[in-house]
Amino acid sequence: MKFSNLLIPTLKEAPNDATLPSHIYLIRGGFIQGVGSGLYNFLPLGKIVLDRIKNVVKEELDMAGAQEVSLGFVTPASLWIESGRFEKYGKELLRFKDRKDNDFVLGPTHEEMMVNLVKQSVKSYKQLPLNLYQINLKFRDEIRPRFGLMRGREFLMKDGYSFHANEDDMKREFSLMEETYKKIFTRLGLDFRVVEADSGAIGGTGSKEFMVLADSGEDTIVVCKSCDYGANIEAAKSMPYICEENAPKANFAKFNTPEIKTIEDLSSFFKINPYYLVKTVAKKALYDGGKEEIVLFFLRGSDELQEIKALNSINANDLIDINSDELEEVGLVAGFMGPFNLPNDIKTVFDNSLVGGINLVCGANEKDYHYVGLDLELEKDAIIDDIVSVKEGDKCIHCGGSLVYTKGIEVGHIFQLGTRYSEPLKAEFLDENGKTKPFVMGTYGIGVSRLLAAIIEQHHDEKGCLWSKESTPFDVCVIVSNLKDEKQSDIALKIYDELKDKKINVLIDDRNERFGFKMKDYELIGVPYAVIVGKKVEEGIVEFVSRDGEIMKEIDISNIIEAVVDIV
RNA sequence: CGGAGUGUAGCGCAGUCUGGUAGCGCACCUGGUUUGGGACCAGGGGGUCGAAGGUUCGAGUCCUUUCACUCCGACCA
Repeated sequence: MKFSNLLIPTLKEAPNDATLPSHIYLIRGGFIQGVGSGLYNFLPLGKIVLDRIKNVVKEELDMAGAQEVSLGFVTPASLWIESGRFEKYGKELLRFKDRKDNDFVLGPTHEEMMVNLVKQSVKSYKQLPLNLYQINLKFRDEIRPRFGLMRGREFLMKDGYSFHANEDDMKREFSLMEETYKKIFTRLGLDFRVVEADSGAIGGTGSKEFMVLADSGEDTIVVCKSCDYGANIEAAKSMPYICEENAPKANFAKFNTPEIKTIEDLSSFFKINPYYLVKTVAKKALYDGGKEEIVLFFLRGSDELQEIKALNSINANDLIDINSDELEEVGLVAGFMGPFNLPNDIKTVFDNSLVGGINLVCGANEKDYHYVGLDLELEKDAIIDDIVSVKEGDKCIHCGGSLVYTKGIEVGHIFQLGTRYSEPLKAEFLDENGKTKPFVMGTYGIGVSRLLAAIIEQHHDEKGCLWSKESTPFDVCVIVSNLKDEKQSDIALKIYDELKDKKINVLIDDRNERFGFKMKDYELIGVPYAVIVGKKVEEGIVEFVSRDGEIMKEIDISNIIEAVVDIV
């Protein structure tokens, strides 16, 4: 391709709303163009990269036996009403009506559509297993789109769904997909980690996330320094922590603690390790059908509440903060809450670490008073669960190694769904005994357009992008230093033609611009290699350089084709 | 939705406090010079100043309403 013919509107300055390197370089390099909040156009260069990434995904999935289909983007709402997600999915689901006043949604994910497709054509266990996928647009009306392609509202996603006769076969496919995803991300040159995850709104039992390690990642993941354990903070587990200090013994008593509300204050007031304080976190829980209630979560003062875990412990849809006025209405006092003398009908949840806790200090549910010397005895029907965040330095449950935090970009997520969708949608088949059974399903997603951003987050420098081998829009760029110098442009064109003949994906910068200008654009766009045709053609020499700076050498013109073919 | 902020040329911004010819840099067009690290000279095109309403002889600037976008928190590929 000739640069002079391509629409590559590179920019010296980025729009000021771009903060991440991937966002800045994708816009400055003329890959994408913003059109609205979370909406982007792909320009020729961006489209090439996107297609290359799509191809890698497609090749690996096809190799693993999955079949590509393409489902409608506009989906009748009736399917969503049937699965019960029309209400539950919330505002992220873009709903609209057609001219006949029928409800439709723009697909944010396609479980319903795919199940519907399969139930119409698959009737027998003999047709199973089946793994269908598509690489198509999705629309999620995100509360806060940001970071360019990282969190758009409209985005390209590969979503796959597998159908099985039984749980074991679904698990086999799940592992196959895990391996396939690893191959895909490895081919794209990404440094990633597979971590255990919360399955969130999609539902189901087991789920794993593929995290590209990058400081700008929006997810916190917990990884073990000694083994390969990794988990999203929302699902991470660690060995129970044992406090080395003993708590000062005290008899159970009410203690005046004027204006001592926070864990730090209490800790210094009683000269006691926060581990022996009972922290009480009040939240309002929202359930299906608009039901809501106040829930108190009790944990060690040294721990932090993990909201997703807390949410799961009570099967709620959402947890929201509440203010002290709302607490007062039900007879609670912020800063002095505890598990005893609670007003009736307040739901409570205890963290695992409090079981058998002794010599504790907790709020007395009365202004300016705490209890000391509390030995906790929980009732049989108390809700006890893991509701706290793993902390850095906690011990790994697999090897006892030290756990640390790192940041990740979620580029893939695979779920063991079971019959979560097939049952309500009555997607059933006949097994070998002629019995009707719902399909056992798995679902597998990759954020394809997000991958563009993720690759750059991991591969860039202060000058621009550094595309990996399988994602780069071009393998090599031929740069003509001075286009007006006929010898230079002739030789450059000849090299360009010969490389094309060798099936090398080559770009020639044949614009009538100065050398420095073209180099800046080359570096910004981030093609891995360049052949620079400049003044030294007089001596029969051109330069061969790599974008990462590893290679910089002068090569005889007669050898340049071979040199490029060798390395690309 | 809560908190903070911004809307002026394709992009980056000044002008708004104190109302009086809509500006600067980059980009773009024409001509010329230049050609190894984002050149220079000369000339030129491009604006419903986010939108609506109001005050005023006169509004980018003041008032009211509204919309959009961005940043920090809960969602997710």
